[in-house]
Amino acid sequence: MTVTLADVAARAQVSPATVSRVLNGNYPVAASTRERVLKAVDELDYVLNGPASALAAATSDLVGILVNDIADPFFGIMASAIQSEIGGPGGRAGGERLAVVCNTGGSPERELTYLTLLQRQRAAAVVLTGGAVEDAQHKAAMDAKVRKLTDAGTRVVLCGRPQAPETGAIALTFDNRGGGQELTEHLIRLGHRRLGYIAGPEERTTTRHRLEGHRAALAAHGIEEDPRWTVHGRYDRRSGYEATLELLRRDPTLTAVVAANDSVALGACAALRESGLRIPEDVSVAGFDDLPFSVDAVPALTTVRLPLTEAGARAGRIAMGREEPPPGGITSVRGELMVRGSTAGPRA
Amino acid sequence: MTVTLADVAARAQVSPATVSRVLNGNYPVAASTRERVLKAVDELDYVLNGPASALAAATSDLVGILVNDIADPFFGIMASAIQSEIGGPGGRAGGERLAVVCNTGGSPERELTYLTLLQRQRAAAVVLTGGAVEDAQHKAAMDAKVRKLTDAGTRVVLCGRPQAPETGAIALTFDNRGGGQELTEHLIRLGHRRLGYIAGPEERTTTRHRLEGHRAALAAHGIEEDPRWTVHGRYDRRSGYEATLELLRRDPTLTAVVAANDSVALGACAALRESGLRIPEDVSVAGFDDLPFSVDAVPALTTVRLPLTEAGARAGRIAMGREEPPPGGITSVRGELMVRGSTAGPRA
DNA sequence: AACGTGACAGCAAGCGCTTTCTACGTGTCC
DNA sequence: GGACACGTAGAAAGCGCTTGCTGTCACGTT
Repeated sequence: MTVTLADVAARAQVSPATVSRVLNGNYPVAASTRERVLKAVDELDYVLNGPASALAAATSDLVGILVNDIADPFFGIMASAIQSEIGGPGGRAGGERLAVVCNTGGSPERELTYLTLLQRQRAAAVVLTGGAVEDAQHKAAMDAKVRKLTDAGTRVVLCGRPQAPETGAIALTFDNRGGGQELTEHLIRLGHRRLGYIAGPEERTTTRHRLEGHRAALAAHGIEEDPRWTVHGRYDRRSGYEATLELLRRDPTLTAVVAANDSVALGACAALRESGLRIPEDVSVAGFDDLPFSVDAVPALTTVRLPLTEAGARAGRIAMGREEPPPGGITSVRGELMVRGSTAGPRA
Repeated sequence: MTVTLADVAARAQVSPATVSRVLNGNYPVAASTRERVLKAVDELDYVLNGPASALAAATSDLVGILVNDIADPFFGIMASAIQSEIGGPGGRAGGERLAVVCNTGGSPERELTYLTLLQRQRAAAVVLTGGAVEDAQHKAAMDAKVRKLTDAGTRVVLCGRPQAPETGAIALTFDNRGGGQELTEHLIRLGHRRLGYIAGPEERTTTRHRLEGHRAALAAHGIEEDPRWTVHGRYDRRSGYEATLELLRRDPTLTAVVAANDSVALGACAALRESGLRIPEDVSVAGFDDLPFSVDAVPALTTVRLPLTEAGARAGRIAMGREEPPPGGITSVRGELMVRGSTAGPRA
């Protein structure tokens, strides 16, 4: 039925061992023999049996990429960059690795299960993207799992996620706190004193860090924050829309709205506009991430650009062992404030 | 070193066969025995060896999803929907399948190589999304590969891709031609007679079908098309920006620009605005796909909504054998015209 | 002329699991 | 009370590949 190594061997008049060595190319094989084998492979249309090969060799060429939401370009861009370095077919790398992206949907259980699945497949490496969930129990479970993976020789790289010390993972984190602070400081310098903040889901590190940066900026300028100015939601446009209406209801005198990310900011803009407010004349709006569509918003969105592509590529290279991990196994990547039309001084 | 089935068996005082049966749950095992085994599994922290299991059972729980560009929400949304139905951890389905998305970057070679990799892993199913490349040679190679996969028992589903007859694949195609026609007809009804068209890459089916729909609408209304009115580019914002400037250079009297998709349309809007033209007063703009950000564009984008989530979910279910394939193995999914602020009658 | 030395090729032992077939009680029925 | 079925567990034969080790030549060396 299906063609096996033995079939190829028979046709090429060599032993299975030789065929295997030709295919893996890590053992001297005479040119003439190699040719004969390759010809047989071609004629028989032979396709290696991955599982069998992985079993015998005790390694696989699978590399897992975990993302929170594959429909969100934030993750898509990182995944794309990681994958381009992982190799995969046609990638920059040599070997043919199967880079697979797994969508956790932000669910802690799924995250864990995917890790187990990857462990089960004896993945060569795993890259975890995006913020982590801040639940002590889940964090412990994750750390243990990561520890197990690294112990088993799987390289684990975190991209945009805080370090899990003692787990053997390499971390490339984003300076969300610094970015958040810089962004809010920009608004304060423009003269804003009453700033609404639309945060992401409560329990995520990314959410907390960005919010902390925002608050640090307020504190640094002696602005006392009104609890009504902060609303939590999801990282999507819809959430930004609803949260903004809520914010407006709570305090119609706000002169600026800072959003957890660009999608949320877009939703905020829509809500403001529908409420008859002009941007930035009546209310300034700021986002985070600088996704491709942000520059096309009207007015263009002031935001913090995160080097997603660069960070992803680097994470990919580290995962493949083609770049030295940062000293200490952790490094923080800074964002860059992009001042655009959606922010201006408050109405007089 | 690593814990194996045999270790668990020893600890639970049963045979390896019994452990396997407990884990797979398709054979009667006494409750007390099962419990003992499960306890041992837990204590030993046993993780099944995927490759070994796949080898012995001659099947795997891998499901591949091929996308052209993972950073593009168009694909992200579909992938997300497919994955939610595939199961994956926490998905609606029961079994734990590893749904993996592979990014071809639109490259024919990569597409083929990924298919081989998936074949090598003995994937349970494969879903191909997005348009196909219209190169006779590549098409033949793809068809042959798909044929081989289906012959080997891998279910292959095409989502948003024209049917490859005789390959055994199930096809869910988008009615790009009809959508394109409807969109352009809307513009014509508004009174436009000089319409620019920014197409996608030449050799893609999606590009061709949308363009054909556009031309059909023009023809149906007796409008003779000027060859200068069509520019080809990529499916991204940058391309839309550049193509629009080119279009304006070629014929500054155009009153409408139809874009290959929403990202392109956004780029077009930016270019028009920078050229001092108002939307829709001076020039109307229309997109395709209705991605989430399109409604937030200013003015909101008139476009054709494609039911990406529904189609993806359906493709996923079919791939899992949980839904009957459409009769004849192919069905066309219609888009819905969304008329919004970016289109209006031409200036008088 | 005998012998070390590479360069290749083959043998065979697994890798860790699944699954068919067989074996062994019990409970049941006539 | 013996035959039979039923429910459950084990033995063992692979699944298709990799790789350590063992040949076997054809040379070059002394």
